[in-house]
Amino acid sequence: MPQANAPRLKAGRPPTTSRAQILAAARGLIDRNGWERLTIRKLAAEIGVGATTLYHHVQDKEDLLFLLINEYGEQVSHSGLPEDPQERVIAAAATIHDALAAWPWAAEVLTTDGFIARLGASPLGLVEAIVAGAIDYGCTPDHAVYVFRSIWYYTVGEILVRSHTARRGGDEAATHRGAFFGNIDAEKLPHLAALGDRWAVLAPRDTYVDGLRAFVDGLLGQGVQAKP
Amino acid sequence: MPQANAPRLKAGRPPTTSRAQILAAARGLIDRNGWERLTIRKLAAEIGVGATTLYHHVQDKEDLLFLLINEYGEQVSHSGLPEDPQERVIAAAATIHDALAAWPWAAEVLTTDGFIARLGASPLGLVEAIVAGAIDYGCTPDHAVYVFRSIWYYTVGEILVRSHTARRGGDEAATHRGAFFGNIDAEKLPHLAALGDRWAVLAPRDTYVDGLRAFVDGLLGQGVQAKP
DNA sequence: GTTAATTTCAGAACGCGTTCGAAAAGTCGG
DNA sequence: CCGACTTTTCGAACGCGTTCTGAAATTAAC
Repeated sequence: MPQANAPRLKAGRPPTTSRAQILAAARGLIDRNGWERLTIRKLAAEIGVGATTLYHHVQDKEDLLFLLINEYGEQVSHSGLPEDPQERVIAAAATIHDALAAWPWAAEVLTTDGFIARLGASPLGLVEAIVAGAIDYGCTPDHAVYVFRSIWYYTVGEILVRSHTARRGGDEAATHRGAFFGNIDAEKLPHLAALGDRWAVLAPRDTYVDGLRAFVDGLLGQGVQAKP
Repeated sequence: MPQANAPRLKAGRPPTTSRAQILAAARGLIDRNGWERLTIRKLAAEIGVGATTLYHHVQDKEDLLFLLINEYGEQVSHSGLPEDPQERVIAAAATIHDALAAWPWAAEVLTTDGFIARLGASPLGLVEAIVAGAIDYGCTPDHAVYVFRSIWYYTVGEILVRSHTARRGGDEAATHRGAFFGNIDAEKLPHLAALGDRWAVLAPRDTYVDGLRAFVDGLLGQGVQAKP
């Protein structure tokens, strides 16, 4: 697992495969078949190499996906955010929302293994903007972390639900309800039963932003440092 | 895949295995080894039966875990909630939080496949309470769904982070930061760099509840129906 | 009593991610 | 030129979830 730009110090068998080549081939396969269907063996076959070879250039399958998303995360712009701390937090979060919505499987990979463990591949400039906004607002560092985490859950959760719903076919609204709740006892759970297929209805982006604004508004003030 | 209490209409080879027996054995193995180490083959061996036999009593491995959690979800109490709609929503959400915190892997299974797809195994009485509270408050049905979803992300996200952090050893705080962000460029991301190991700090339950209160406060009012 | 239908059981096999150990293909010090 | 050393490659194998196919065991029908 050599560093990307490590200087060639010692010699060895010359590589026929490079990490960049692997990533490019993976991108191609994902674009064609979807990322669920990407397998290490097929990827190796695509390059024309043994499957185990890949493990010298990439740690894991997860690592492979991580690297792919990382490139995407670095491309997301984080310029032109408002000066006002609270507005900056909201705008940065909404930008993350839109970026993840544009590439839904990024959110799925980002949330594997504990929801924020893979955060390093997210658009870090925007994460920085949220934390910075919270601290400029007057939050303690610990609370700034908490503010970000809460926003992250709220944002990524919505994206995951959308991509999950999008992956299902169009007319399966009834299936949705069944998949969510199974057979609801209308006696015991009248409101859930009355909701019917509305459960599958996705909220528009504006609803997300409005909720975000209300959320941030309450959340920021909660952790402001006592001033002397 | 026969119904649990289906009347015996047609005959056939008498079963040596029952779904209840499978679930009980799975519970035992999970209690002993943790749910990550539960495999279909080991479970079948524990019962003393071929691996493929299990697939006649259970749809999937996911289905198996779903059934296990379902039993747990049904046991969680949802009585004694406050009358006031907003307070009811908050109390119900906090109860879900505590129930999931007490059995962290339940949250992990509940969030597989799109975050709310497995919602049917959650404590449905509490889900009902949240939706009912939102509607009593005056929200439209669609917004009540959105309110619940947002609370769900916020709550389960926190639980997932906790269980993920708990699974890691004690003194690996430094590892945490590395795992989260890799090598941070302190020039470009000064606030993230300054946070250092604080990222791994878990918020106390009170912080969650305070944030929840602020969240619900803003979220409920946003979707109130226009009154004639 | 025999046959048909039906249900459960299990061995073999598939593709998957991943690991192990050995072989291949170079550079380097002598 | 020649062995040490290093790095890359790859076939074989493991355990996994799952499917296929056929055998076993029972009741229902005649």
